[in-house]
Amino acid sequence: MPELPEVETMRRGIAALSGARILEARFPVGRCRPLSMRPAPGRLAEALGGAVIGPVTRHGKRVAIALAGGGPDAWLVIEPRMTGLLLVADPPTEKHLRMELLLDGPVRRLLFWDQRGLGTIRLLDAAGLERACGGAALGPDGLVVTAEALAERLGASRRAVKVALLDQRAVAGIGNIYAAEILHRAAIDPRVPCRRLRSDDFERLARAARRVLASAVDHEGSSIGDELYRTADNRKGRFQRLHRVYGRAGHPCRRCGGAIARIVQAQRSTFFCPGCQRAAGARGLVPGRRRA
DNA sequence: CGTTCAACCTGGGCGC
DNA sequence: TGCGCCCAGGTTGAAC
Repeated sequence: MPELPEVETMRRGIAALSGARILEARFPVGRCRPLSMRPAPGRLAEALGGAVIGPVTRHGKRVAIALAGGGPDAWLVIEPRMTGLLLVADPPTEKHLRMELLLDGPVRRLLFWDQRGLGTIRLLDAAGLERACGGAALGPDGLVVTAEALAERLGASRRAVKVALLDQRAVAGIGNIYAAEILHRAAIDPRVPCRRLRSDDFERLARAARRVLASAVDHEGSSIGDELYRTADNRKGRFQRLHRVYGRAGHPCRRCGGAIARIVQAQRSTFFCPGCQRAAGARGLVPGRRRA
């Protein structure tokens, strides 16, 4: 579910909790897969109880909640993955509530709810935070990525540009929805190998990434159909209304009127407009063409 | 180096 | 009503 815009919206929705003390941390029994929580829930609850919430930051698709109060520096790092939500409002169901933090501030509790349970909760020290969210793990944030950074990190790659944009080490925060929307705005064929892109393609790509992601943040992310994503105070995002290609296979392109296509790349759906997104793609993608 | 597959999970929608 | 299958916003590791 959440990509950069949704995770940033969650971050903003809980940023005001800074300064609140955690009175108690609860991890409902039986809903904690061993791999998704580190350390184990018991130790997690022990470490969180009594801590004071500090600044809340975002690193790609991860939220880091700084913890103060006595002990050494620590961060609670939450990765929502497909269906995770950080909520101050009531959860959709009690069933998939994974973590409940009771607070002493005006907001009484912070929840992590996750239907599919793929999300992760980790308590990290400074070294762990660097390992999980530092420059070796994550590329530049999608909101501020530059053409130079993209060209440097992807320029030599043979991978299709859509697949490469999902690589968090290249650029952080882009997922399946926004990769499609960004490439449409940049008018680049998702199948083009990165190495075939020229500097003006990288310029359009970086500008499209910044603009699409910033606009999606302004609209509080995308809540598609009856999907689960909500803001921390349980409102739907509004960016889905502005999608140009994602989820629109067979529908007319809002720019050229041609039919939006759906293909599969790296086992995931890619939506694009074959009419608008071929300027760069035409080079080297002629059917039947072999290397000389 | 790059791709493919499976795995981790739940749940909605579809055809039969 | 039920069953089997496919799909879904993500990430990781193994195999080729």
